[in-house]
Amino acid sequence: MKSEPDEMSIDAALLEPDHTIPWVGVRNYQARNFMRDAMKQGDGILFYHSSCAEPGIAGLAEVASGPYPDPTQFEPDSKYFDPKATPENPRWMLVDVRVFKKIELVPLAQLRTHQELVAMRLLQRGNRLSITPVSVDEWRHILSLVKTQKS
DNA sequence: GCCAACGTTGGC
DNA sequence: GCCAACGTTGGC
Repeated sequence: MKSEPDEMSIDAALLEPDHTIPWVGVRNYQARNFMRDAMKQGDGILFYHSSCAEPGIAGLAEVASGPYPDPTQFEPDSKYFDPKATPENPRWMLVDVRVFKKIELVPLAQLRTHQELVAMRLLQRGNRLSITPVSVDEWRHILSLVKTQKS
């Protein structure tokens, strides 16, 4: 899951109660559908910093709730306000994300050097989706990179 | 700031 | 339903 650190960084998330944040602001149907339909409580998440000096994976997290309506869609003063959404007919759903580990940044440039990750959706040419699936093999490979870095 | 790539909008 | 125009994302 991508987050712009100016909006919500791994450090900011760790300051929240229970290290948990509602993943507000997604306004793309594919990304919404992943949260609404595919992600289950307890699923692992790679917390990715995007649109910043050094993009990359900054932490490990997990899905900490089932899907529920993004409250910001109903808030007229929010930049995420959606006039077509109503509490009776919400358009945008989200999940809570609980960060359980900050890691030494695994930079995007490094991810791109790994043959094991060439098929990773995040790394595909032209990918702009802020939420993309990670295969079990990709997950394991990335976790092994984290360990290597820490030693 | 540039720009490739993709998503959304809206006229027809 | 098509598709041109426009807006957004996000690495560089």
